[in-house]
Amino acid sequence: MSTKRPTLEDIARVAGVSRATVSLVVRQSPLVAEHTRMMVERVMADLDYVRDIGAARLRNNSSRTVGVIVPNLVNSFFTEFLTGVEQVMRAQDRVVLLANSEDEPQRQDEILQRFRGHGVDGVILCPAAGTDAALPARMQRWGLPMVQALREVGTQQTDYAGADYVAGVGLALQHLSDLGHRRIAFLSVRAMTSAKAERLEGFSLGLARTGAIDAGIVEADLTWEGAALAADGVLALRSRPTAVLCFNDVLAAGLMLGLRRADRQPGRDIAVVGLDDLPLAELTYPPMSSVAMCPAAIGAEAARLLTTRLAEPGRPIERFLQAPTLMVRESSGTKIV
Amino acid sequence: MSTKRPTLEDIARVAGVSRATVSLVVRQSPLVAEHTRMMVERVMADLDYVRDIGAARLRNNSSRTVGVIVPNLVNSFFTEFLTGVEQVMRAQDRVVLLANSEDEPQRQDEILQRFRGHGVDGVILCPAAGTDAALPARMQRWGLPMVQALREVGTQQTDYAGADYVAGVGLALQHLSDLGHRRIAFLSVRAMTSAKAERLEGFSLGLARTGAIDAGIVEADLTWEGAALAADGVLALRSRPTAVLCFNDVLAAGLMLGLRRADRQPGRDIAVVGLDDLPLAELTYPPMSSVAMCPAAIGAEAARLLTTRLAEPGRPIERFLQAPTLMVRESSGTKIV
DNA sequence: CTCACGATTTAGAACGATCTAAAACGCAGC
DNA sequence: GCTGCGTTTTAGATCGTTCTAAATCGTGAG
Repeated sequence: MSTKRPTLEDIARVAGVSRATVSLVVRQSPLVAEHTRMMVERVMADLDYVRDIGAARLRNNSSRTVGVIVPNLVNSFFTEFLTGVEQVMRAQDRVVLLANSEDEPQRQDEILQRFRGHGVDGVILCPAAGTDAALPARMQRWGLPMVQALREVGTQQTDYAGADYVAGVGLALQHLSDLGHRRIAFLSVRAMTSAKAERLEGFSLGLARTGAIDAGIVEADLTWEGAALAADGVLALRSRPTAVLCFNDVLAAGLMLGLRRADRQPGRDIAVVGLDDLPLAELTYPPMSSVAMCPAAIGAEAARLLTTRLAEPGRPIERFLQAPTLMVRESSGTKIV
Repeated sequence: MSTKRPTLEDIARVAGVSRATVSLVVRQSPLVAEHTRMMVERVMADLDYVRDIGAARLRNNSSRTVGVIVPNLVNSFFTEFLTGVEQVMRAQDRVVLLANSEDEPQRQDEILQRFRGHGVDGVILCPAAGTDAALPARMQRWGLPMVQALREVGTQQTDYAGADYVAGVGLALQHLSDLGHRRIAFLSVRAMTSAKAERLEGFSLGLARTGAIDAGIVEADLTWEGAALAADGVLALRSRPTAVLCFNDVLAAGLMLGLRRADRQPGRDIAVVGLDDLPLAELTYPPMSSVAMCPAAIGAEAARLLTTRLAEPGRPIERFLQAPTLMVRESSGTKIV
């Protein structure tokens, strides 16, 4: 049925040159004479030649394929990140193998093996919560270059692209402090990741700097439903927080919903600030104050880090931290007098 | 640096058998004797053997790789769809090549060529707006199996998995009609796709069935900002609609925001109903009535259609339409008396 | 002891590209 | 015409797997 697609051999036969010459044309080598190149290119166009990258990789070990592993495809933070990665990779004529670890280290391991089998040139990994800190070392033994993104395991053994959450949380706390809040709670998540550690670090640093008081840390499931349920926990805090900083926008949105269900108006009765500034932040009620982290830019940078590492394996390890921007809307309310 | 990974040859040497035997073990052939199989498997485990799927594909023409092209990675409808695809593919030991056409047919063509070069077994395509209707025929000439999803070009030439938007719009109109609305507007998008055509068809069918009146069709950009801006257009309609049905939840959310900016309270002054029932529908204010389409289930079904077609190329074309479910929340308001 | 037969195993060619090393070509200088 | 040299082209090996066809093994029948 499907006529097999032409190979270098076919092109060579029709063009009356050798396979090797056609190969040189395909790879845009300067070695071929101008007129042969044009002639061969015409034949390739005529026969609708498509280079078999798998076969090429077998010989020269470059598949122009990179694997990307994210823990989640629902949170638009990760999908925007992915957009950035995909865009840069496409511009570099590379293709993205996507997989979702669902935040399970075991699944992540399976995926890595599969990627290895597919001969990816490198991996961009947002490590699942609970990932073994030895993973980067293991991948190095495999000879599989990796860039970590958004989260990190091991002690800076790989390139890394992420958001500066320490600074981001600082911005948010400064904002709340400026508005007059003294007792600030943190709505966190249960799963431990470097992303959580950074936020907690930012929280205590920020409190120290602004002189505000840690009004308690409440943990929720990483879904808006979980956060809505956690609203009661927040309201029950002995310390009676006047403001809540949330792990991310999804939790913040859920919390606001929970607060309204408990008859508190976010932004009036209690201030809420999110992190990430997802598109959804403008659609909540009231519109959410949040700290923008530009996940797409982080994804693009992660992609760039990986491709430069592939080009230059020996270069020193590099880190990229996206600077945060505070977006003030209504959920943080107005100045307390 | 990176010790090259072991090949069949290496395993064979250590295990004291031939390359061919090891290959049979890898492929779980019943031809090998139990004790050799166990012995070889131990050696493979010891040496950390990973099968090179690219090399395998070169010989047997099955890469266990499928390409997925979506027009967008921001709208969570597509990312949930993607989740469904990825899950089923992973369960079948396949890997997903992801690309984003950004709804541009030209980019989509480039991506298809790239996928072809990578030797994908098949493609799940959500065709970009403006895709040539001849694309399915062209891909058939290439011998590249494809399943269309969520949108469709050509006249039912390929398997298809999508949502039953005709019925979905019908449910929404019935709901609005039950609430007493007679003048209903439709907030649509500019880009023409089969998805839009279906909704429009459902709109006129539904109006006919319920006896409600087409209060006008307003077109917006497919972003919540676009929809917010379109709120004025909706309010300016001569027909003074009492309800607006929206192309999807993103538009509905944006519209509600725009309406509130114009001092109309969705669900009280004017009813709003979305389509898709994204997670965001519960987070808007007021919570949005919408028609659930289960994109993840559609993605899973698309994946299944593709893998069964790969297994059985000759089978008749199949279509899957996900049945919609109405989710009543507050944006559609209560009965008009 | 030989033969036939099913169960295992294997040698060697293939897949479609790239690489290496060498061949062929063109041309100027003697 | 021959030599030398730079430019193009090429033959043939190679990457890691699977396929084909044939070889080998073990065993029970004759």
